Amino acid sequence: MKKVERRGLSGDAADRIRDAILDGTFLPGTALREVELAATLGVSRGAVREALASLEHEGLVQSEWHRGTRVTDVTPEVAEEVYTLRATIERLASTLAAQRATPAELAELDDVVDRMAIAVESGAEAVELLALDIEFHDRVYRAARHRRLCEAWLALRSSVRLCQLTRIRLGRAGYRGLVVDEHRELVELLRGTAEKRLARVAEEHVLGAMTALTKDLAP
Amino acid sequence: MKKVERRGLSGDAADRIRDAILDGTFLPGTALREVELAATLGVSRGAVREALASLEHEGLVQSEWHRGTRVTDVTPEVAEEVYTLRATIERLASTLAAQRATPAELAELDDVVDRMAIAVESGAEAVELLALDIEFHDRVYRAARHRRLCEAWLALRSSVRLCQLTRIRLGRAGYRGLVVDEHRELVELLRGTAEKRLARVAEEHVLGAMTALTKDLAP
DNA sequence: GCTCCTCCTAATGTCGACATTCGGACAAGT
DNA sequence: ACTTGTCCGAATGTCGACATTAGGAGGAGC
Repeated sequence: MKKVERRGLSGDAADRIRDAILDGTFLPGTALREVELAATLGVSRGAVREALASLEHEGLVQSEWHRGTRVTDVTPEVAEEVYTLRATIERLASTLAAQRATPAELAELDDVVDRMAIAVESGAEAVELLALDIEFHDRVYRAARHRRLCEAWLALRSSVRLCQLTRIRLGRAGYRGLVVDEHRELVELLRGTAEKRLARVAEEHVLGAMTALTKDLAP
Repeated sequence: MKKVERRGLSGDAADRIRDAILDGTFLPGTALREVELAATLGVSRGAVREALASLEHEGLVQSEWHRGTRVTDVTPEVAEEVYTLRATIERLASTLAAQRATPAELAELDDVVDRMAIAVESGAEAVELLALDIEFHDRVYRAARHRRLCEAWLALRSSVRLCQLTRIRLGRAGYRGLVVDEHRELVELLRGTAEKRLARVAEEHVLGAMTALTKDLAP
């Protein structure tokens, strides 16, 4: 069984605010006032403060001394930073996962890819595909058994999601065709022993997404 | 001129506590009670809370729900995690720095290495060498011009320092001889255009330090 | 002797009030 | 016209009091 996670109000608050940002309820540049959020969420300012600190750590918002916190804007620079950093850590994650993943974990990865395939065929929303994409990589990181690496991923994950959502909103959702095959290949490589190839593919898998997005973001 | 940094009490508090941990004032496993620290530092519990959250983010302490926060123990596992992750991001940092560093920044790196050489010759304390080592890498990351990468380094830096300090305390300070040459080589590679070699050397520079430490930590 | 239950204590989690800081508006001086 | 100084509103930074929780000591039941 999985451990029950005990969190405080600030954790819940962070989730709500994060969702609102990813929803598009809070557009980039929006000022997130502590008192306002505290009133809306029905918690104290302290909890909101902690939540905002978490989100800043995730790169979703930025705060300045005595000037409040605003939702981060997705510029080409941000996208490049997020994806280059992600590509780098994904390289380590996949290498470790290949060494340490149990057969059960690999099977679960297969399962996620299958669900992706079904989603693509049945013409599901892009957002659903995105969730599966994230889940896939979550599992890879978990299989790597590297606490700090997982934390690094958690710190990046929301930004990755925001970048991908931005891309979807821009209409260029053209990754439907590739997504299944790319992930399928990753699982196969994780299963095998071709370490070098895996590291390269894992890195390129991420960098490919980056170039697609930065191209879209550039005017 | 450099921007004046405006921070609150929690920033100062975090610095004090961090120093105390790196000093050895708070040994691994020590419980850090909020009220106690608040009284000692002369600030409110809120500020201490924020400070501890920062330190947790840096990996120096760990906290559990309603059970307080304790200083992280430096186990071989922790050392391995810290150094593998560091090696990975250092790879990206050095590649970027090679592309983006200005001549002035490269000259400053030379300067740091020179100071290292002087410190080694004059038989300075290991702790001083360590500070220069950290400063060197700080500058490399800054030269990479990648905000998120810098943040990832800041999150790791204290842990790196803690690991190195642990090593010094164990008596195996044998890196005096290598430290200058290794960094000298890194600067030369940053200056040149041999990207692949640079990435490899930068990674090995870190992984070498890791194997040395994990060997020491293992009983 | 073992388990389970109940209390108790010491710590963290949460809250709203007060202090500080920022940026802009407005007026005075050069 | 431009700069400089002052004030003001609104937000964050800081604080100590109160609520909640975890874990242990102690006793009752079996």
